[in-house]
Amino acid sequence: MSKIKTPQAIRGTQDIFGADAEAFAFVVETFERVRKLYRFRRVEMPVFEKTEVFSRSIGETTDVVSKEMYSFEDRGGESLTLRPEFTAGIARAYITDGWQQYAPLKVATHGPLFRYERPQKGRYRQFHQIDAEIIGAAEPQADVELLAMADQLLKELGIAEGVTLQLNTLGDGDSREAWRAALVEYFRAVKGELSEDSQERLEKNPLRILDSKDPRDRAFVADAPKIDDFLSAEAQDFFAAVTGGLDAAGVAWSRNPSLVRGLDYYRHTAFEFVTDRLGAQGTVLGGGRYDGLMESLGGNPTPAVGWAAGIERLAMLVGERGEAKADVIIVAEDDAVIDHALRATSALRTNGHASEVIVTGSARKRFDKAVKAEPRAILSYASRDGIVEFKLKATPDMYEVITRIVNEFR
RNA sequence: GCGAUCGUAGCUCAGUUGGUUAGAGCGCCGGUUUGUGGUACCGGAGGUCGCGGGUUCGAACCCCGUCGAUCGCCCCA
Repeated sequence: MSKIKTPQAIRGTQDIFGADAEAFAFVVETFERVRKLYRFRRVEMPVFEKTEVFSRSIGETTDVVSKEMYSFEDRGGESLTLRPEFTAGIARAYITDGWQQYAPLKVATHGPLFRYERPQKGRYRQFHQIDAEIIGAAEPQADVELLAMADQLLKELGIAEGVTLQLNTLGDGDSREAWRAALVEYFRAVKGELSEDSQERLEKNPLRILDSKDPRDRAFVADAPKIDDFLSAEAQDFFAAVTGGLDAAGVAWSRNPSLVRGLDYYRHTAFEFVTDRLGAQGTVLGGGRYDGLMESLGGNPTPAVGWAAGIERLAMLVGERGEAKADVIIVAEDDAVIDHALRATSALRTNGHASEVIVTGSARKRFDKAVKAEPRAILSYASRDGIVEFKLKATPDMYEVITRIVNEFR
C-alpha cells in the first residue's frame, strides 16, 4: 500500500496561529469595542450569494467579475459566488429584509471574503475584513462619523503613526461623468507616450491611469484635469461639509485628487488610510459613498457610505502579540497524584485563573515544563510514603489566593 | 495571466571550487542528580536535500522540466 499523500492547503488560504492569531483577535476585539462606541449594530451575513448580487452591483466595467470572483454552480444550476466584499450583500439584505424601516441604519460586521487573485504580501484568496456601513443617510455628517470611527479604531490599535487619511471627492453623477470625459480626452492626446497598461486603461477604466505607478504615466497625471473643475455647486458644498466636519471632529486628513474608485456606483467622498509600511499593499482601510448602488440591485435610490479594512494588514501593523502566560501551572509529579492535580486545576479555573496541568514525562521534566511556561505560580503535587503533599511557588498575592482555593477541597 | 527570488529534520537554518556514513539550535522521547530544588547535563529518534529527468567516475550543489512558497506587475469591489 502506498503512503497517503497529505492534501495541501488551497493557494492563498492561511492557517493563522500563535502570535499572528493573537494579533488578528486583537484587531477584531478592538473593532467590536469601537463599533459599539459609535453605536453601529452588528450584522451577520451569508458567505455566499447569488452571483448577480455582486455582478449587478459591480457592473460590466472590469474583468473583476469574470476573473476575480469565486463563482460556481450549485446542484440546481444556479450561479453562486463566495462574497468578494460585504457591501453588496448588505445592500441586498437592506432591500430584501425590509431594513429601510431602520434607516438611517448603521451596521458593522467582519469575516472572511474571497477573491481569485495571486497571493502576495497582505493579499490572500481567502482574506478577512472588518466593515462598517451607514445606509439611508444622505448628509455629509454620515461620512464624517464613519471616518471618525475609522480614525479612532486605528489609534486604539496603536497603528495611527505613519498612517494618513487621503481624501477625495468624485462629485455627483454628472460631475463624475464630465470629469471622466475630460480625462479621456486629455490622455488620448498623449496616448502614444503612456505605458502599455495605461493605453489599455484608457479604454477600460481611464480613472485608474491617475494612480498608475509607471513613471511614464505619472508625468502626465500631474497636469491632468482635476475633479474640482467639474464639481457642481452641490457637490462642492458636500465635500466642504465633509472636510469641515473632519476638522471639527479632530480627524487629520490630506487631499489626494488622484484617489479614485473603479466602480460606477461611487459618488462624492472617496477615502483611504494609507501606509508605506506594507510594501505594495499600502491601503489599510478604504471606502466611500456609494449612492448609486441600491438602484443597481433593483432597490429604491438610497444614499449610503461605508468602509472596509483588511484584518491581515491591520494585524501586520499591530505586530507581534504574545500569547498570555498562564496564571498557574499545576504539576502532578507522579501518577499517583494526578487526581489531586486535576481537582486543583478545576478549582482554579472555576475561580477564574488561567491554568494548565502537566502529567507526562519524568517528575523533573514535568517541573521543567512548568518553569519554562513562565506562569505566575507553580503548584506541584507529589506523593511521599503514600502521603500527598503540594508545594507552591508564587508571587505573594497569588500565593494567598491559590492556597485558599486549594485548601477548600483538601 | 506575467516576472524575480527561493524549496535541506516537526520548526529556524548551516552545508566551503561537485568528493566518504548530510550537520547545528529549538521541539519531541529517554536517561543522570531523590532535591526546599529544578528553565541544567548526557543520549536517542527523525531527512530518497520539493518532485521528475539530464550532465558527471561522483550531484544537496551544475542544466532542463514540474509543483509549491515568497515578493512584485496586472487587478483591486
